[in-house]
Order: sequence, then structure tokens, then C-alpha cells
Amino acid sequence: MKIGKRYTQARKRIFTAIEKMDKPVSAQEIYDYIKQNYEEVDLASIYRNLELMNKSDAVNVILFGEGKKRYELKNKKGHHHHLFCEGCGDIKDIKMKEENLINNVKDSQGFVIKKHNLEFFGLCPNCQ
Amino acid sequence: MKIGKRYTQARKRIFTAIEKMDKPVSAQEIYDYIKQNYEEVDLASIYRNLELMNKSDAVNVILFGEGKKRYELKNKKGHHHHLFCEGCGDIKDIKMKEENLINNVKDSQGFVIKKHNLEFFGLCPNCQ
DNA sequence: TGACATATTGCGAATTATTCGCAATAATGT
DNA sequence: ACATTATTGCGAATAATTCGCAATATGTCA
Ligand SMILES: [Mn+2]
Ligand SMILES: [Mn+2]
Ligand SMILES: [Zn+2]
Ligand SMILES: [Zn+2]
Repeated sequence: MKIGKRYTQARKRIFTAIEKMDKPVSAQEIYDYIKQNYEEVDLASIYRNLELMNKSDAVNVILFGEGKKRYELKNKKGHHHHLFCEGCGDIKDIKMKEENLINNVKDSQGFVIKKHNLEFFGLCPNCQ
Repeated sequence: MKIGKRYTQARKRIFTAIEKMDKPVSAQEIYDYIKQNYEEVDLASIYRNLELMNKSDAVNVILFGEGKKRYELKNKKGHHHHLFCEGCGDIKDIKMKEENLINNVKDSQGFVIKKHNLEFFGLCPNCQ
């Protein structure tokens, strides 16, 4: 939850928005959500804070190839991945044991693994 | 290799470029590569063809969160994943057994898995 | 081989996501 | 309350990707 140095209104609103929406959300979705609550935070500020939250490890960046980034709070639910429905864009959390996977990569290529993202693409029940 | 209905100059050039560069490349990189060969294909046409190649399963879209998409030919090398160096942007192919992973996801959530992308982030030898 | 039908290209403009510069403002320590 | 300065709002700037449309190239068939 360490974002910047000051606990501002914008940060409270952004954090609360992501928490309440409870799924990987885009900057624009955060903006819209806040507005629904008759409050407002400039889009540029939302981007700046998401950047900070990412650097301070408060959020994960999730990519589905939509041409934009999505963000999700890191705490609460542990490490997990997602199912993205190519039909409707619905997103589902999935958990799985993956120690083997990770170990297979450690040290290979001489890389130091900082993190990894695993995304699955398919069709949800409604879209099949 | 089935892209569109006609085997055009643009398609030959784009395909060859991706093949020769032999790594996940962006639309702009394809454009630049073709230009080096004293030939040219409009960027819009490159985007249109990458879209087609993706739909016809000739290329994979690979995302590293750089704010743009990368494409890689599907044939030749089998299914594999990548290591992306956050320091220099270097990309390495990696292979691994993952039958377990996939099986864990099949049927869960009632989703039909179409494909998945697994990306690792870290630092390559030069950047550590 | 040459003309036709139309898939595809080039080009410029439009979109969308994200970033920047900077002056105004709000958060924190004294 | 005051000063310091991190942060915001705003408008403009970028960067990636998409569109509309007239010009062109490709595959087909007479
Ligand atoms: Mn999630
Ligand atoms: Mn590869
Ligand atoms: Zn769906
Ligand atoms: Zn590197």
C-alpha cells in the first residue's frame, strides 16, 4: 500500500476503486468508477499513480492484448492467474500449483526471474 | 502460411521479415527491416496483415507490457515461451514441459482454453 | 494474352492509450 | 498558521493502431 509520500484524496479514491471493482481494471475504468461516486480524479493522475503503485508492488499489471493495461491489487488474494474470454472480455481468477514451472526457468539462460505472467485465452460458458 | 487470398509483394516481404528477424517483432520493426532491404510496405498494411496472420494462426501475439504488440511465426520452433529482460528488452526463447499446468486449467471455470501465454520478467546476464 | 472483378495497398486522417510540462493546490512537519 | 514541496489538474504531445477511400495489383476467365 505504499504508493507515494502523501496520502492524498486521489490515492484514496484510486485505491478504493480498484479494490471495489475487484478484477483487473483499466485506467479508464478506474476513472469512470470514481465518477459514478460523484468524485473525480484526473486520468493523468490515475496513470501516474498506477505507475507508482506498480513500482511499489501494490498492483500487478495484467495484459490481455486489448491494447491497454489492466491493474489488480496484489494483497488479498494470493498469487494467481487469469482466464480471459475472447468473446465477452470476462475475466476469471485461477489458481494452480506451479512450483515446477518456476523451477524449470530459474537459472536457465542466466536470467534472474523477477516475475512472470501466465494468461489463458479461451471462451467462457456464455460465449462457447 | 495462409494469410489472405492473394500472394502479394507486401505479404512476401512481411513474412520474410518476421522470419529473418527470428524473434518477437513489432509492426514498426517489421517496417524498418523491410526498408533496410530497399523495399517498403506501408505501416497500415503491415498492421492489416499481422491481424490476418494472427486470425489465420500464422503468428503468435506476444505481450511484454511495452505498450505495443509483438509477433512471432508459429511454425518452425514449436510451442514455447519467452524471457524478457526489463533492462535491455532482450528476448530469449524458453521451452518447458507444462502438460500439468494445462491440464489443471482445462474444464476449470467451464472455460474452453484456446491458448495461453506465459511470460517471465527479469534481468538478463548483461543487466544484472 | 488481355480485360474484369475485387482483394489489397498507400496515404492521410482519426482513434485510443499513455505521457509530459507547468502552474495551481493540497499534504505534512514545525 | 506557515513554509516546503509532493501531487494534481489541464491541455498539449506522443505512440500505437485503426479507418476511409481512391489507386493498384492479383487471380480468373474468355
Ligand atoms: Mn485476479
Ligand atoms: Mn519465440
Ligand atoms: Zn464470454
Ligand atoms: Zn538485459
